[in-house]
Amino acid sequence: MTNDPQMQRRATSYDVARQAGVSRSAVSRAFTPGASISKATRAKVIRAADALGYRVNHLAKGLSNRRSDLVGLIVADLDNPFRAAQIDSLARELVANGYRPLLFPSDENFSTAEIVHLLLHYSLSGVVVTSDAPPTEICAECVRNGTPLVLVNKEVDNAFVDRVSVDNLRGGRLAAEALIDAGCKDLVALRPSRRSYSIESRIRGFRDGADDAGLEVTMFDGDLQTYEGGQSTAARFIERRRRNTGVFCPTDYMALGFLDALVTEYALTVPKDLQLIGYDDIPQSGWSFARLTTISQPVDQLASAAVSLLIDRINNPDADARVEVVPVELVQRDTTS
Amino acid sequence: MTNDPQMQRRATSYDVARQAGVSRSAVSRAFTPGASISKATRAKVIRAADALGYRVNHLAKGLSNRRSDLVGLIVADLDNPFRAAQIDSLARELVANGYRPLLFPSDENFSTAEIVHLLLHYSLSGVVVTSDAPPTEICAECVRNGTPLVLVNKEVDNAFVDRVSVDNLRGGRLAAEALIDAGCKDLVALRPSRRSYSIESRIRGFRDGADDAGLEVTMFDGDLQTYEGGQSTAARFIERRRRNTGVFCPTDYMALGFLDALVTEYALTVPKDLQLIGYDDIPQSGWSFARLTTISQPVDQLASAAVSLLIDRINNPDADARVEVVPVELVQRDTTS
DNA sequence: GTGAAAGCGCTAACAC
DNA sequence: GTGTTAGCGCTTTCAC
Repeated sequence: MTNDPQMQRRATSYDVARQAGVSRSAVSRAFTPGASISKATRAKVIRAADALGYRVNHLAKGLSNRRSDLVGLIVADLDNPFRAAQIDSLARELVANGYRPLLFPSDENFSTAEIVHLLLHYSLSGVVVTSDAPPTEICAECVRNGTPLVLVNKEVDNAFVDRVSVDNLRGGRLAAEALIDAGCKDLVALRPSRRSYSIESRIRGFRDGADDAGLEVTMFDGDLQTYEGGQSTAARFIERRRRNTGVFCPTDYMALGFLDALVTEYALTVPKDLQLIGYDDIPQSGWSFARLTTISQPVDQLASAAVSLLIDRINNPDADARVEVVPVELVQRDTTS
Repeated sequence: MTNDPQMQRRATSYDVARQAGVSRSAVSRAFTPGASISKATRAKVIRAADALGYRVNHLAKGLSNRRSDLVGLIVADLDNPFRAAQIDSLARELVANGYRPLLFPSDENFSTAEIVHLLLHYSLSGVVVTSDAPPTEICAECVRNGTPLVLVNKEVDNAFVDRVSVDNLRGGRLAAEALIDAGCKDLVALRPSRRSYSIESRIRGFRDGADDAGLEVTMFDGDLQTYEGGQSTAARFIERRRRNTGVFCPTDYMALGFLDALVTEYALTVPKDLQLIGYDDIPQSGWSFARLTTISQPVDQLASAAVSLLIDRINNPDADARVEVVPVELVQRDTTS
C-alpha cells in the first residue's frame, strides 16, 4: 500500500495488478468481455480496481490495438436547424455503436479539406462529412491513409468513396407534383447563390416533374441559403407577380425567410397569392406561423445508414464503395392547397 | 526502400528515421516547434516524411506526454437553437485553442453522469458540460481523477468546480424593468415544468425587479421548455385574460411557441393584448413573424470564457475554483411597446 | 545537435 | 487460466 502524498497519477493496470497480486494481463483480461479468466481472479481484479479508482485508458488501448474508436464529424452551418438535427442524430448513432464523435465545425476560414488533414493525425476509425464535399485529392488521401470516409448528402463524382444521400431527385419531383396538383400553372424554383450538388439535384428533380406535366420552370436566383437569404430574396421576388404561382425552395431554412417576409412584410396570403414548398422539414416549418409544406428527409435514417456504411467499411476496408439512398416524403401543410 | 506490396500500415517515425538516415528522436524533434535540431536535419526529415506520407500520431504523442488534447463536450437539447449555437461556439473555441471536442449528446437514456463516467476513460484534457449539471459525486470524481471540469450556465452548489454563467439574475431583472417601462401592471412569469437552476435564477431576478417597482408577480406553470411546450401553455393561458399583462418566459424557444399560438391560433395582438419577453435571443426570435423582445446571452463570450477557464485549470490544477459571469443585454423588439 | 534507452498504459501472442 | 515478453508510436532524459 504505497501511500505517497504526492501521488496524483491515475492508477494504471500495473498498480491494479500489484494490488490484486496478479499480472497485468490478468487485469487486462478482467476488463475484456469474453476473455479467458477465472471468476475468482476477475473478482480480485475488480475489487482492487475499484479501490484504486482505476479505469482502463482507452487511448492506450487503442494504440495497442491499432484502432481508436474515434470518428471525425465534420459539419458546417450549424445555425441551420437541419444541420443541428443531423449532427445530433449522427453523434447519437455513433455513440450507440461504441464510437466517439470528434466534432469539427467547418467554415470559410477552416475548410473541410484542412480539417480532414488535421484529423488524419488521430488514427481515427473513420470520418463522416456533412459539410461541403472534400475535394477529390482529400478523399484520396483518406483512402491512402486507410481512414474510412463517409459522405452524407454529398453527391460527388468520387466514385471510390462511400456515401449516403437522400433521394434528392425524387424529392424535387414530389415538390413539383404537389404544386401542380394544387393547381399551380406558373412554376418557379429558387436557386440559392451558394449551390451544392444536392441543391442542384433537387432542382433537377423539380424540373423533371414539371416537364412530365408539360410545364416550364422559371429559375429565380435566390440569395444565401439561410433565413435572411430567403427574406432578401422575397424582397426581390415581390416584383414578379403572376397568377397561380408555385415556388419551390430547396431548403426550408431559406423558405421560411422567404415566406415570413412575404406574409409579414408584403402582406401576401399563402397559399392564395402564392404557393410554396420547401425541403428538409426542419422543426420550424411545422410552427404555426409557417405551416410550410415540405419534403422531409429522415434524419435518423440518414444517420444510421451513414454509421452502418462506416462500420461496414471498417470491417471490410477493401470492399467496393457503396451509395445508400434514403427515401423522402411529402409533408403537406398549409402553404399549398 | 522496403517495398512490401502488403504494406498498408501508416508510416511511423521509425520508418521516417530510417529513410532519412537519422534517429527517431530526430524525427520527433523535427516536428516539435522549438526543439533543438539543425536546419539540415529537419529538412532531411521533412523530406522523408513527405515521401512516406508520414504524420505524427497525436494519440501516441498524447500517451507519451501524458496529455491528450481531447475535451469532452456534453450537451442536451440540441433541438433548441440556443444549444446548437452554444455547441458551435464552444467547438470552434476549443479547436481554435488546439483542443479537439468529443461530442456527447445527453438525454433521458444517457445521463450526463453516465457520460462523464464514460469520458473518464479517455484521459481527456477536460470536460465541458452544458447539459444538466452533473451530480456532486460526479464532479468529485472528475476532481479525484484530475480531469478539469467546466460547467456552463449551471449554477450548482459544487463550490469546488469552475463554471461560467450568464448573469441570470440581472437578465430577469432587465426583463421585469422592460415590461414595467412598457406600462405593464400585471406581471406573469411562465415557469416551465422541467426547471433548472438557471431558469430559477432568471425568474428570481424577474421577481426582484417587480418587487422594486412594488409589483406582484403571478407564477404560471408552463409545460415543456420547448416550442411545443410554449404552444400548449398558451392554450391554457388564454383563459386568463387581464389588462396590461406582461409575460416573462425564461426561454425564447418556449416563448416562441407561446407567442405563435397566441397570435396564430387565438388571434391575440402583441403587444396590444399582451406583452411578452423571452430569454436567450435565439435567431428565430428576430424572425419577422415573432420579433420577440428578449434578453440576449453572448454565446461567444460564454464559450471563450468557458475555454479560458478550462485552460487555466489545465495549467494550474490546484487553483481555487472560479466562477465567471458574463453580462446580458436587453434586445428590444416588437413584443413589448 | 544528436542518438540510445527507457517509458507512457495497454494488449496479444506465446509458453506454461 | 495465468504470467512473461514484446510491442503499439511517440517523447524525453541523458550522455556524447
